[in-house]
Amino acid sequence: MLLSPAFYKRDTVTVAQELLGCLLVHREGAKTTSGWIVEDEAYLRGDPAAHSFRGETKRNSVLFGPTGRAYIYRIYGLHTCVNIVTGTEGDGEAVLIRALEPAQGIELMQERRGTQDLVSLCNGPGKLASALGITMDLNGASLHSSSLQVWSPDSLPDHRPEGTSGEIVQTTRVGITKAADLPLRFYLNDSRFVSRRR
DNA sequence: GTACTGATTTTCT
DNA sequence: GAAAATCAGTACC
Repeated sequence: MLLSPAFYKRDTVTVAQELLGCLLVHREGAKTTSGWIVEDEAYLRGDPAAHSFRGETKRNSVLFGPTGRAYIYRIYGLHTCVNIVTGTEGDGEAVLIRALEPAQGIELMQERRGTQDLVSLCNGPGKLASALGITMDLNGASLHSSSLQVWSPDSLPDHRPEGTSGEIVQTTRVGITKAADLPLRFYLNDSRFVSRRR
């Protein structure tokens, strides 16, 4: 089932940990693509690495709006990254989705990504956005009333994510220079679909 | 396997 | 003008 608005209105680190194992779904008419979240990162208030750190701008305004919405941005001029606004509204906190285990619509994802290899389909923030067809027009979309949704871990009885231990590894975030030592990245240790280990 | 590079938009100095 | 929450391709070990 769909995660409730209340799910996102909690401590961002808790939400980041609990999002692991949930299903990120993009519905486009009859086509659906989705994947289990296996890796994510928390960006907090007062965190120099967060886009919200220097206050509200045109690009990051969604971060300062209601929780449970998608904050989408373009990075390095060409890749798209997907975040979920969490915590207390106005704090500018979010969870960056970094990797998925492909679940539904795998053929379409392979076509979009130009590869057959399941592991490299969604093992990075830009890759998963491309695979699910997530574009900038979804910036600000509510996860409760748009084509982009997150479902609880028991949502697909006929398809389960790999691994059984559910062991979560907590380590440093990827690709940042500020606050690079904070352990705010989380991933499922059982998963082969994580973008990088340690 | 690791190391380096170019692509290219948006923001802020 | 530089830097940025990245990726794919190339070179080399």
